[in-house]
Amino acid sequence: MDQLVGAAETGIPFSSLGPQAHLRPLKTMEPEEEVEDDPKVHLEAKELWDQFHKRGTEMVITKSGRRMFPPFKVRCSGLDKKAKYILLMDIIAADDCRYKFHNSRWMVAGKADPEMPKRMYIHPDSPATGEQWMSKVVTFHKLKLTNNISDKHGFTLAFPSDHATWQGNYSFGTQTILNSMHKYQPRFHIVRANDILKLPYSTFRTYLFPETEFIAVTAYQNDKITQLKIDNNPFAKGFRDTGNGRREKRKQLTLQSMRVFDERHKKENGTSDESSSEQAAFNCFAQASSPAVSTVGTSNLKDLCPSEGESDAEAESKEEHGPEACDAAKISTTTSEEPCRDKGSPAVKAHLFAAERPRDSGRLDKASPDSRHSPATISSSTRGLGAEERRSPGREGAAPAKVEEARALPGKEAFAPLTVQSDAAAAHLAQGPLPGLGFAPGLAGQQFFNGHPLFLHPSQFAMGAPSPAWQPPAWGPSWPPCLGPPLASRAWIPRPWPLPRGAGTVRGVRGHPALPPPAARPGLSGPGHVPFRKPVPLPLHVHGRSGGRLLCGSLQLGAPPPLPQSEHHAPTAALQPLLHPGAGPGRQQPAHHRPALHGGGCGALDGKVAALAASPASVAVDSGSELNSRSSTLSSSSVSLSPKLCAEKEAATSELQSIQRLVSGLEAKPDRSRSASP
DNA sequence: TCTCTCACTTC
DNA sequence: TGAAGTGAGAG
Repeated sequence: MDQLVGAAETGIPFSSLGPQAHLRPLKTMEPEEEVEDDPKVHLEAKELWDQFHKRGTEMVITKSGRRMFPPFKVRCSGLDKKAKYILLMDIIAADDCRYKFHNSRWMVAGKADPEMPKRMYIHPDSPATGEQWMSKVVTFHKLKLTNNISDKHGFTLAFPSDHATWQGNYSFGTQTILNSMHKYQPRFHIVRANDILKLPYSTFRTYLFPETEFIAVTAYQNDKITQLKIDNNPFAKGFRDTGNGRREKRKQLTLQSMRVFDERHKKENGTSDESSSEQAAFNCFAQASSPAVSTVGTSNLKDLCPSEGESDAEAESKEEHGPEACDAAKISTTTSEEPCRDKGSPAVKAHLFAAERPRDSGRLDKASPDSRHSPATISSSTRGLGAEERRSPGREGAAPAKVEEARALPGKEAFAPLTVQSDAAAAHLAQGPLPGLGFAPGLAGQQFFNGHPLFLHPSQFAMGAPSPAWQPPAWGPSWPPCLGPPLASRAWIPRPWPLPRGAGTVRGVRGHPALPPPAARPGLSGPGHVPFRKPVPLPLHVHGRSGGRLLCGSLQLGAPPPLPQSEHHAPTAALQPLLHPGAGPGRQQPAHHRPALHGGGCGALDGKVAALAASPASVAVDSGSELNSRSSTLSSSSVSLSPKLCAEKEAATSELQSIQRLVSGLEAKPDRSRSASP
C-alpha cells in the first residue's frame, strides 16, 4: 500500500501497480486530528472502469470542456463523522510520453509536450463532515477536461515546496487542462480541513485507481472505446444501435431504400408495373412530408454495403465465440481483439491489421457502427427492426409487406426523400445522363446519382445480395480468428502501456501499406463507389436546423423552382427541401441554381418544370395529399407541363399560359400565397 | 489532429 | 422548456 502511494509521488509507473482500491494515504503533515480517522476509498463502477481500461480508456477533451466518462465516483469510509473534510481530485500525467494510436493500439510517439497548468477540482460539497461524505457516493462528474490553456476558471493557491502532494501554484476550477494524446491518472484526495484556504497546510490523503488511467484525445481513436461510451453513457443513447436513436433511424431509412430498390429491380425485370414503382415513390415521399427526416448520409451507404455488414457480422460472430465473449455482459455490442494474444507472428499481425476498421477512411471504408452487432446482439437488442433485417438490409426480395412495414413507421423515422431521389434517378439511369429532362448536369450527377445509395454503380447493386462466394478481404473489416484462451479480466490489463497488440481496435489506417486500394474491394469496386467517397447529404432534411451544412451538398443537386425565400412557409416546407435542395431557412440559393420558372414558351419553364414533372419526385409530390394547396398546385403544374405537352405546344398553349400566369402570380404575391396556405 | 456544427439525449 | 452533454461527421 505504501508502495502504491509512493509510486504516485515518485513517478513509478502506475502500470507496475496492481489493482488497488484502498490505499493508505500519503501524509504530508501531522494532522491536527481530534479523532483518528482511517479513511478508505472505494471506486464506484469499477467494473465499468475496468472495461474501459483494458481497452485503453480515452477521454475526449474539448475547448469548452468535456466530462469524464465513466464518471469518477468514490465511496468513502473511515472518516471522522464530525470532522470536516475537503474532497478533491486532480489529474496528473501518468508518464512523460506522447502517444499515438497506430495499428489499433496506443504507442509511444515521443516525449510529452510541456505540462499544462496544474489544476484541481474541489468537490462542490466541500467542506462537509465525514458523516456527510460517507453517506453518499462522492461523484466528480462535473469535472471537465479541456485542452484550452487560456481557460480561466477558479482561483490559485500556492502550496509550499515541501508539500508532499502539491508544490507551487495550483488553480482550482471545474476544468482540468490536459494535453491531447497524453496519458493521465486521476487522483482523489481527502483533506481534513474546514476551509479551502487551509489546503496548502493540511494533510492530504491521496488515492489512486489505476483503472481510471486514460489518454486524453480530441477525437476518439479506438472504436471500442467509442462503442463502450455509447453503450454506457446515457447522453449518447442516441447513437446506440438499439432504440430509436439516430442510428436506428438511419438503419430504417436504409432498409426502406433497399426495399424501394427491390421494387425497382422487379419493375425493371418486368415483374412490377410502373404504377407500383410510382406507388413506392409516393409512399416514400409521403413520408418525406412528415417532419424531421433524419440526416442521411454515409451511413446509408455503409449500411447498404453488405461487404461491410456481412464481414462485420461474421467477424463479430467469431469474436462472440472468442475469449472475450465472456466479457460481453453489458457491452455485447463492443468488439475486442484482445482474445488474440499471439501477436508475434507476421501472419497474426496481418490478421490483426485486417481486423482494423479504418476510422478516417471509414467515411467510405469503415463499417457503420450500425453493423457492429454480433448476431447475438442483433437478436437481443433489436427493438424497431427484426434481426433478419438488420443482418441483411440488402437481401433479395424485399417483400411489399416489408414496404408496408416501413410505411407504418412513424413519420419521424420514415425516410422518403431517399426513395424519391432513387426513383428519379433510377428511372432515368438507363437512359444515360437524363436526356431531355431538363436536369442540370449537376442535378443528374450529384443529386440523383452522387448522394444516393440506390444510384450505385451497377457493381454496387450487387451489394444488396452479395455473392455467397464472397469472403471478407484480408484487409477488410473482418476479425481475426481467436488465437488464445479467454482473458482474465484484470490479469490481462495491459501494463505498461501501450496496449498489447490487438488490444483495442481499429483506428484509421489511412495510407497503411497493407491496405489495398478501395477498388480491390468487392462490392465497391469500379466507379460506382466513387460518388460515395464524398457522401452528399440527402436534401430532404425537412425540419433540421441545418439549413446550412446539411443541405450544403445539395446546392449542386437540383434546380429548385424560383420560389422566393418568403415562400418557405410551413406546409410547403416539406416540399421545399426537395424543390430547393440547398435552400434552408434564410438560405439563398445561388443564382445559377435558380432557374427561371416563368421563362417564355417551352424554354426555361418547359425545361425545368418538365424536368420536375417527369421526375417521379414530382409525381410523388403531386400525389402527396399531405402537401398544401400551393405545393399541389406547383406540382400539378409540373405534371401538366411534361415534355410531351411541350411537343404539342400549340395544343397546350392556353394551359401553359395559364400556368405561367399562375407562377407569375405566385412570385408577385408570395404573401398572399402564404396566407392562403393552411 | 483539431474544431465546429449537428441531431440527439438527459436532466 | 431549455440548458447541457453526447458522438458523428465535415472541414
